[in-house]
Amino acid sequence: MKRAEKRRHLIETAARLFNERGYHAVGVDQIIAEAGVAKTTLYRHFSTKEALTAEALKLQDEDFRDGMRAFVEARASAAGARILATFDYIKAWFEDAEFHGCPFVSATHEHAALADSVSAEALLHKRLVIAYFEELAHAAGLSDPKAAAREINLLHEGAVAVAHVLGVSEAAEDAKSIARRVLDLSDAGAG
Amino acid sequence: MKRAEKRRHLIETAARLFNERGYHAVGVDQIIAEAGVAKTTLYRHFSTKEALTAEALKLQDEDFRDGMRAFVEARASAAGARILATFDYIKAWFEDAEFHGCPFVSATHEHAALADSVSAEALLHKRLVIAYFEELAHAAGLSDPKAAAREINLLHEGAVAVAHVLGVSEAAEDAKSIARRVLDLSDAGAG
DNA sequence: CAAAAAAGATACAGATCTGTATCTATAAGG
DNA sequence: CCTTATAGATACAGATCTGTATCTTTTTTG
Repeated sequence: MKRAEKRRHLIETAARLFNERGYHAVGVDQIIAEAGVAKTTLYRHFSTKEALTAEALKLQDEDFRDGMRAFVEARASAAGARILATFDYIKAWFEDAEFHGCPFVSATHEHAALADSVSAEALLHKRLVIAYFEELAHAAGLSDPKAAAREINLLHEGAVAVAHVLGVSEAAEDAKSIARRVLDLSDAGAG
Repeated sequence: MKRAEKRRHLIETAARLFNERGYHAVGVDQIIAEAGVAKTTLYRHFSTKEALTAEALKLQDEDFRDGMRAFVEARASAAGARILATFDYIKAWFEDAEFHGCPFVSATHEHAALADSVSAEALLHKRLVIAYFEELAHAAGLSDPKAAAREINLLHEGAVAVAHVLGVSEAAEDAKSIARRVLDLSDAGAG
């Protein structure tokens, strides 16, 4: 395994453990044990645990947004339908065994006391996701794309929290149903 | 301070610290220092930190639901209007300096690995809140109170997450706006 | 006032935490 | 092949974690 691969493997392992058990509950000893590397290696790649945590969020941000964009574009061509397809994307996420709620919401809670890179990464992620929704809303010809993007995001956040705490992936369908009724997608070819 | 007061003071102190910094990030030494009691006292009242955590959630569950019910009943008499008033309640919560996201969602994340009393308390809270929404939806004469309760809850959860991560209390107004449009409250006197 | 319960103070055990230091082994690249 | 960078193994420092033990002081209650 080359250096870059080892680095990425560490980030992915850390992200998985953080999601499963929480940021403070997982120690670097557990991360290196799961990843199968020496502690020296982890600290050569990342100066602190916080730096590794921020990288883990950054990777998940990219994976989530790229994954959603690809999923949505493959499933629907009309802009209005693409908005609704984002709810199918999170439903698939909820049904994945790796789903343990939103890593960015959790990170915000566990790192609230610090003005650190972790909370910053979480905030950036949310803004980028909302920007994507605004892009979709604009393409769908909605009259107020900014407001629509905020509403879509709010529905997503609600579905994630419900799916996480109550363990019901149907929350995505509830959110989609609300989106369909509340957003005027009629002149955008959605259904 | 009598025994019962000391116990409650410990629970309230623990709850505040957990919300501010996270469950695993706060140690019992910090709790007793803030509460101004000896460690012996804490462990005479609670067998473990987990037991104290569960009690902290239980207290917050009662405070939240009692507070919401009182707020809503004072603000609106029509059942439909009461549904909308729940969003004013969480908006006031968001604007409180003590707001740090939903303690129950955070607890679910930080205690996911355990089949413990903490996650159980979080799950119970969510079910009780949804039961209250169903009660309101039924009183408002909505055709499907169960579905309406799920939708109200989803909007609440979304608003909480948005307000927490993005720091915008206006999320409550967005959620209320969606609720107004998506729920048919016309024949219930809501506005 | 006297007996009993609770709280305070303090030290401690044993585990775990992040991060560093040291030294050996391996792999990559010119 | 040989130099150099990277990784592994291991021990450690110093702090912190939960929970217990011991003993004194205060408060409550009969």
